[in-house]
Amino acid sequence: MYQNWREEDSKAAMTSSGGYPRDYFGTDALWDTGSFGMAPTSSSGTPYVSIPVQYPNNNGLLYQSQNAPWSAQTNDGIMDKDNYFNENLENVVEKERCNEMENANPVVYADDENTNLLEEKSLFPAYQSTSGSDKFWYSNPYKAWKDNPITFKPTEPMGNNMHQLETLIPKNIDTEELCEKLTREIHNYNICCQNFAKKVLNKHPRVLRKMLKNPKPWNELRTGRLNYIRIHNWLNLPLEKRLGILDMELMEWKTGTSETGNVDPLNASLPDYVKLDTNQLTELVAQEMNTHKISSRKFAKNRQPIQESRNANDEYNHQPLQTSTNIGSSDDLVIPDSLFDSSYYDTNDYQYENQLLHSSTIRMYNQQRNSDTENSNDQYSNQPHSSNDQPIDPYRQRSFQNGADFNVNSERRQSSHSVDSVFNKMARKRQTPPGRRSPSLDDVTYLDNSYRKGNDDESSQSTSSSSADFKAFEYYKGLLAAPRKIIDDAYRRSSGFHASSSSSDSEAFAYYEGLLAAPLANDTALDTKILCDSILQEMKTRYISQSIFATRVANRSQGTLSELLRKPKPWDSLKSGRGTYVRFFNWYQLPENQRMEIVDKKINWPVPEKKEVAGRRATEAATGVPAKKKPRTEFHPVQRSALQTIFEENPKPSADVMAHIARNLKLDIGAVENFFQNTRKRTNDQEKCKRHPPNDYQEEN
DNA sequence: TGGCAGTCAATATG
DNA sequence: CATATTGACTGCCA
Repeated sequence: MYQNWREEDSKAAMTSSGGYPRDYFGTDALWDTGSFGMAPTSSSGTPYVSIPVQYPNNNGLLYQSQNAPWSAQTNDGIMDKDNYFNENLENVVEKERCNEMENANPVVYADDENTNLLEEKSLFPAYQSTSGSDKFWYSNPYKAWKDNPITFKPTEPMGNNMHQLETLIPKNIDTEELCEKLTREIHNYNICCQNFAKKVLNKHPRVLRKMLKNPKPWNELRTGRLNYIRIHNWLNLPLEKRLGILDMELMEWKTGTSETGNVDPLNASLPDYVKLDTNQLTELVAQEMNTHKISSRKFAKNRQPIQESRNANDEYNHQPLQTSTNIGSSDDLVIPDSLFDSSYYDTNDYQYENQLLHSSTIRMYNQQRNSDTENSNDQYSNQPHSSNDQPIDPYRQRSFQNGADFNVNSERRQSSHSVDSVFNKMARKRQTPPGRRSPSLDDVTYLDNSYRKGNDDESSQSTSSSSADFKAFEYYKGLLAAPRKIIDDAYRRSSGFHASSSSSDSEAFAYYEGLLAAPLANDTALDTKILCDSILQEMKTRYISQSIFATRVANRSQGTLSELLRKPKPWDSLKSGRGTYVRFFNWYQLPENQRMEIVDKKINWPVPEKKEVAGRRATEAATGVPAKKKPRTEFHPVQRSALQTIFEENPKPSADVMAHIARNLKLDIGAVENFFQNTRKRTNDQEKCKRHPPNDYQEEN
């Protein structure tokens, strides 16, 4: 019934503000291609789906905002674009643009002539549109890289990237051209075919070879399209993402004969213009060894020059990430900045940068996150934690209470936890029990499995970079556990952040609150579906109850959390509710120890300031009488089904009609109003949930 | 004033 | 006991 209503009325609803739903597909919805899945229906009416680019270190959860968000997908196929825009003048331009996109050549390759557009290089979103200033797509990342090399460590398990490679489905691929391009790529940059096949396609190299040799025409392909899609998407990724997927470093990538593929961070020598305060260092080390009961013998055995880790400016952003503390803004958090004589520090020195093998991607990520914390508030208007007396807007850089400047605190820690987080994430992934390889959206699990499988396979072959990786990981992991403490302690010392008072819990609380409430960079979008799935998974494996997660992390009630997690709305259909998902994300990407500490039942965190019903509280204050909530109406089954039936006929009855209904059903008018309001909303929400991108084509051979 | 987003939180369900 | 559902509310917006 409702379906019927929907079809009949949708047209009117689109254009009249009185119709319901006024915004049936969401104001920001774009029609989808009719060919989102594996089997495009026709070439008409299907604008090209843009390619999302994820920021580094995003765990597959972040997308660049783009012109045609996947969330615009409808499940059942083609949205009627003309109807959608129907005389709607505001949208004429948009329509124009989309038409243009439809006609766009889906594959646009790098173009040498346009390398001058490359300033922003891989930071630039790789969305594709034929109109507008679309720099990335007309740029040549290799050229850019040659001009301006950076060195990366692989920072992400490939699993994340696998997902990324499948997220966007081009409508059509010239497979021949694609293969040609890839062949060139492989040849020019000495990419190991085996590696590529494994990491990008998760296939045997033979499959890749076959493909490259005899590309099948796109329209003759069915399941085999996935391989081409992955290649296509990989080719269109920013350089560092590609490298991350291949687990390559730029140096390897460049020549295949470069000095060192992987540089051991412990063995990496300091640039000679960096000076260590050896006294302080020794002291810290001693302290650290003491704290962690590290025997001198053990320490000595691994004795190596310690890799410094100043968070250098990189070419993506010539702004230092941290400026306000002298604790060190390191990603790697090994040594506080205070140990360095900063006058020796030359931020523009490439040599120096090349020492920084750690997670340049992470730096970028943090820069993005930090760079716009001031003006990203509008994105999340309705935030918790703003009580009347002590306003704390988590989305604004503002000091927390209790003397310490938590701005600095949370900001710098935020950067410092990132590396840890990556490693911890790797750990988690590897520890995650195998199992349900559902073809659904449980990407994390799925990817995890494929990753692990990859390792197993490769370990029998001597070329394995992954197993080396794993060792490295274990190695780093141990390394990273300690340094955080150094930093934290150093921070406490230098900032007057003493845990001496009895309020250490609330300080820690404020600290975590700062982390959880940290805003996302502008234009960053979350894949709420994957996020929520991941979190659900995490909660399950860790036995985290919803209620504790709700209060500690989400700062919402259990019921709300349950619904948010299980029925996430697509990012771009969210309004003020984004903040909650940001909190989820912030929690999810914290290092394991912090993540778990937050939800530790044994710790008695201070009860967070309940944002809730501020208005009611205000009313209470004004009248002195506690505002009472109307007790829940228990609808009789008869009443409920009557309401349901009426709703299906007419989801939005006028006040008169509702009064009439109320009288007939012997119900409170308010209850009837609520019923319609709630049902409308929930019906709508359901529709929105369905717009999550289908992701069920990963099974194929 | 009416509608919707985001929630709370009582209560049903598992 | 944990999670899911859903009536009631507040804040915003037009």
